[in-house]
Parts: sequence; structure tokens; C-alpha cells
Amino acid sequence: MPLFVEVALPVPMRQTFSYSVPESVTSVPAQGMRVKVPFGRQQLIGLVIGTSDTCNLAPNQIKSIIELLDDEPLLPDSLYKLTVWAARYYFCSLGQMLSQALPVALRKGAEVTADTTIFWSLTTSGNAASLDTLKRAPAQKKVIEALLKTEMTQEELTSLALSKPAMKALQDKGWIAKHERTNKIDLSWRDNLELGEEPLTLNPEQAVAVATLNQQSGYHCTLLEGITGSGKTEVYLALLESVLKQGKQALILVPEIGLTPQTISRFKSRFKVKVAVIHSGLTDNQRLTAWRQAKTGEAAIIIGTRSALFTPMAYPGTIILDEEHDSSFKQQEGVGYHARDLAVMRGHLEKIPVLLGTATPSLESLQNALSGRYKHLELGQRAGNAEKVRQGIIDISNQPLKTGMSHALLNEIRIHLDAGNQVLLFLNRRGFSPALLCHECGHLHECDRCDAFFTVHQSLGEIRCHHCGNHYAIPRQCHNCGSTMLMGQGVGTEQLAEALEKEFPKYPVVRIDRDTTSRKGALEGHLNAIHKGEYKILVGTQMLAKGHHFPDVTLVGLLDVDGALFSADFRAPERFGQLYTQVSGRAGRARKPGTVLMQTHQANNAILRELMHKGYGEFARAQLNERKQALLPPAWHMLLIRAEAHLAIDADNFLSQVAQFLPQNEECEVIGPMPAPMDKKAGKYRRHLIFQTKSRNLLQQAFEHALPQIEALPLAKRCRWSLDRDPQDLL
DNA sequence: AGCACGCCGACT
DNA sequence: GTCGGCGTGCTC
Repeated sequence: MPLFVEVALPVPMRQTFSYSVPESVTSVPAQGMRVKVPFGRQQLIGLVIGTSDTCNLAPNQIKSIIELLDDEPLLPDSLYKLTVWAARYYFCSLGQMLSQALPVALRKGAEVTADTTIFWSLTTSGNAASLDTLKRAPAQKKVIEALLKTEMTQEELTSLALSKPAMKALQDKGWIAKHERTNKIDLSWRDNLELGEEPLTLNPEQAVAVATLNQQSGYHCTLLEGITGSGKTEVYLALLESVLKQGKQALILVPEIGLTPQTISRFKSRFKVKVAVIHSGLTDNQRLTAWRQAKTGEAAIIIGTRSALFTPMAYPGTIILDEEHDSSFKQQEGVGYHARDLAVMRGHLEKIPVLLGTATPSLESLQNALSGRYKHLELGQRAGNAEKVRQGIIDISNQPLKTGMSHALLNEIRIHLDAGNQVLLFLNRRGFSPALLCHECGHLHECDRCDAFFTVHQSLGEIRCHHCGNHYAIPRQCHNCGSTMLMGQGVGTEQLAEALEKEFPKYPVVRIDRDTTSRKGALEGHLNAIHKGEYKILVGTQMLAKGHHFPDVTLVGLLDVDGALFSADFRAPERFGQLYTQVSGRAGRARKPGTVLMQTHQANNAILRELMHKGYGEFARAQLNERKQALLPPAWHMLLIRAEAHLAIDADNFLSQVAQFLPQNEECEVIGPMPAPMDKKAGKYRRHLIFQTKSRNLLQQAFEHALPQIEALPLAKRCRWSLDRDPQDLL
């Protein structure tokens, strides 16, 4: 028995803690097991990362572990290694990363019990009892009669609609009893895979892709670039079939918004295997069950969002990441890991192939595909014969606009509506107006805690800051001059929807944005109504573009292209290109020709022209070149150091000191400190420092060297700071 | 990250 | 007079 254990705890400190092993602990602690330990005035659950017989700490500084929670490591070796690697890569605490990798129930200390089912049966006295005594208790009689033939599971009893109080009464009498039984782990799918439906016939392109994928063994990463409607899912299914036939499991990662019942049912109906779906609606215990089924190999297919990446597999076969360009794969809060990058690393460690699929590859993946690090497969044909979309730019310079819409757009909307089709309009500003303007003095009402204007929400009767949530009733007088002539400046989704209702009273309008979908299930409800044709005009923000198919939409209008194009964020053009391509692919799929129109003041903008005429592929390659010129990711590697303080000078000084620990030469660049694009947020001042290097390794080495010195800075305690490796946006 | 200790403003 | 605001310090 080791005398001491080294424990990683879910705290942001980048260190581990030593504890002694008391005699009360009888099983041997080992790497990867959970322990409950005292920590300050609280108790925490951590993971053992090592054991030893010595410890350099003074005996009075050491506490004992309270409890050893597992008798075997929770994570398979490869996943443990992945987590350790990720903690190092993202410069975060090992304990935080490890706790991210576990389902919440296990973080809280739940037991990893085997899958059990509860059975009810008659006891001896229940068997002996006469049914006649239950004449006045028909509900109880029913229960007894049901159980006379055979014991039953809880579910079976519930489905017979038997009364719960009756069962309780019988249990109290000692006539019936419940007992738990461990379920046998059913691995029959590994030897005998049954299909639920016949695969579709693959077109030549799909067949080539599938054949190429099936040739691979061991680690490989493939980028599957298939335009919308080219049948990527069918390729996934064909790959799955061969993986499952080998008795191996598949992990499928999808974007947050993409985990719809339709997606899941495609996988479920093709194969007669257990599919573990890990979505946000599950309780902690349901997630644990899914996790366990994956770990034992019972679930052949595991589908989930970002965090499902850490699901263990007994028989790992492949990882498929759909819509790999989607930004929801990067975690924004806390440890900012990227599930796509970690999936590739996991493939390495598990020695299994990784497939990244998308119609619009991220520049990161495109670079890897072009350089030969990834295999590049392309699907360019649309399955079926959907016609190509009509694309157009509406130049709105010097044009009169009606609630943000030009005459040309309004006419086009009318034509499509009168033809009985649906129209989809994008505007990336929710609310009624993005600012409240005083007509007399020109004062714009600004959030007192942020560097941003208040958005007017007419229906709520309030002004609201979209950056910190701060809100007030709409003021009646200007805060600057007292005038009552206040008006909304600019157009948001709320106002747009209202204007469209007035303009086209015959056609019902629906608005889809964070305000109208915050209630659980609200988005689903709206989407169903759209599919039924209850709405003709669809108004929404970006969230309406992702992964939804609207077969009757024949016109898509993008109202604020300029805003999307000219952002402080270096990824804005890439994101716009992806959005544009996704919506273009979505217009007019049901044999109806689709039209996509963009309103802009920059009708001759090179980026827009390139996208329209050459398509995403060329556009993305040109963007990649620009990033190379500008030494931006993915050509160079980026670490963003954020600092936040009540006094701007504290954050500035701290980052200046950080900068001094970082090398600066032709392969390492330090930019800043500079104000964050949103300088003041929630009452604090925010500053950025960017560290960029030519190679990944250089960044790792240099920052690992600097980090202990940074942590030792006195100012490091006076301001809140965080690290974001491979940042997704600079806001 | 939590949690407690500690020192200054508006309330019964 | 106290309740409670969050600044600061500590956690094997």
C-alpha cells in the first residue's frame, strides 16, 4: 500500500496536491481513480495521478484522503493520456481538464454501478394469499394477478397502468417485493450486425470516398468536403457499417444545434444496435448511463456534442465529426478546448481513423488537407437534381430603405410569397433597434457597464445590453438633454418582423432568435410550424442558418452583409463565407429554383464577388493565403491572454509584464497589450495580449517557460486573467 | 474556483 | 449600533 497519493483537483491552480493514505482505505489507490479529499474548508473529488512512499512536505501540511471512490481507473489509458495532453496544450490545470472529461454525475461522486433493472415479484406470503381478501381493493388485485404469471420490470408494470399506491400497499404488506438485477452486457452486435434498412445506392463519388475510407487502418485523418445535398451522411453510414461489422464502436460528434431527432433517427434506423445519444436534455444520471454503455461496448454508436468527445469506448473504431467548421466545437467558457483538434489527437492515441465532414471546411482543416496531413475527399455532385441557386447583390448605397429593406428586396419577397413559397431573412441583430437615439441632441444611450449601446426591445418595453444583460425600462426622456424625442436607431429582428407583418398582412411571420427561443423546446416548436407551412416569412439571426432544412424556402435574403464582413475579428470573412454557402445550399431544394440576395453598400467587394462567382472552395483558399500574409492562424499559432480589472491600468501593466517574459523574434510575435474590441464590459476594463508563433511547438515551449514567472507576478492576483489557445474570436 | 476573514457604508 | 458589500489570501 502506497503511503501518499498525488491528486489533481478541479481548481484552476496549475498544480497537484499530496495526501496521505489512511489505514481505513483498504483497496489500493492507483492512477485514474477518484478520491474525496479535504481541501481548505471544503471537500472535493479529485483524480489520483500517482502514488509514492515519500513526500517532501512537512507532515503537518499533509491531510489524509477521506475516501477512495473507485476500485479501477475511470478512464481508459488513451483517454487519460488525451486529457493530460489537453491540459498541457491549453495551459490549464490538470484537475480541471480531467473533471471536464468525466460526466457530471461522476464529478459529484456518483458510483459507477453496473446497469441494473428493477423487477417486481410475489413473495411467498403474496403467493399464499387469497385473492378473495382483495375484493375491496381491485387495484391491488390487478397487481397480484399480473405478477402471478411472471415477475415484471418496473417499466412493464408502468405500461400496464397499474396503480402506484396499490403497489406501495402490497409492498408494505410484504406480498410483493422488488429486487435489482444486473443487466447482462449485450455485445451480440459485434458478431452479428443486423441492418434495419437497406443502404442507399452510392453515386460514384460517394463510392470512391467510402472505398478510400475503408482502406484505412490505424490513425488517419480525412477531410470530407461535400457540398450541401451531396450525401455526406450516406458516406458516414457506409463507413459505420464497415466499422461496426468489425465489432468496433463509432463516436459521432455534431454541433450543438445539429443534434435533432431527424439526424439521430438516420443512424438509429440503419443499424439494429444500441445508440447512445448524449444531448443537453439528459439528466446527469442518464448521461452516466450513456457513458457506461459506451464504456462497456454495449452502445455501438455514440452521438453527442462537444463534451461527448471524452466518452470512453471499449472497442474504439472511428471518430466522425460532422460540420467540422462549426464554432460550437470550441468551448468558450472555462477550459477553451476544441473538440475537433482533440478528436484528431484522440484518433492518434487510440490508433483509429478520424473523419471530418463539412460543406465549408474551416481554414484549419483545409490547410491540413492541402498540405497532405489529412486526406482530402470531395463530393461535388448534388444528389437528386436540385437546380443551382440564383445569386444576387443588391447595392443599397444611396438607396431608400424601408426598415432595412430595399425596394428591390421587397419586390422579390412579394414575388416569392405570391408564388406560394416561403422567404427567409437574416439579420444578425436581435431586438427592435440596436440603439436608442435622441432626435434633438443625437445622444445614443450607452450601457453604463459596457462599451456598447443599449438595444431597444419594444415588446418588453425595455432597453437591454446584449453584452452584460443589464436592462432598464425604455426611458421617456433623453439622459443627456431631457428631450422626449427618443427614437430607435437601426433595425433589429423584432422591428423587421413587425414591418414585414404590416407590409405583407396576408403572410404570417415568425421570428427566430435568442429572445424567441430561450424557452426550452420553443425552437423545435417554431421549426415544426415552419415545416407545416404555418409561417411564410421567416426572420432570424445566424441561429436560423445552422443545419435546418426548409424545403419550401425559395428566397433567402441577407440584410446586414456589411456588418458581417467588416468586423474586428479576423475570422469574420471565413464565417460569413460559411454562412453564405450554407444558406445558398439550403434555398430551393425541393426542385424549386432558389434565390439568394445580399444587401450591401460594398457591391464591388472582392470577397463577396469571389464567393458568388467562384464558390467557397476558391474563396477559402484565397482567405488562407491572406492569413499567411498576415501571420494569422492557421498559418501561425495564437495564444490570447485576456486580462480584466476595475482599473484599466492594472490590466495594462500586468500584460506588459507578461509580454516581457515572451520571446520576440522572427518566429515569435507579441502584440499588445491593447484594449479588447469590447473595451469595457460589465463594469470592468478588458485588455488583450496576443502571442503568436510560427510553429505550434515554439508556442508550447516558450509559454511553458513563461507561465511560472507570470503566475508569480504580484499583479497576477490583482486582476482576473485567462488564457485562450487557438482563440475562436477576439471579442 | 470556493470560502472565510476583514474592514467601510446605509439601514432597524 | 449592526448587516452586508466585495477586496485579499489560502487551499496538500
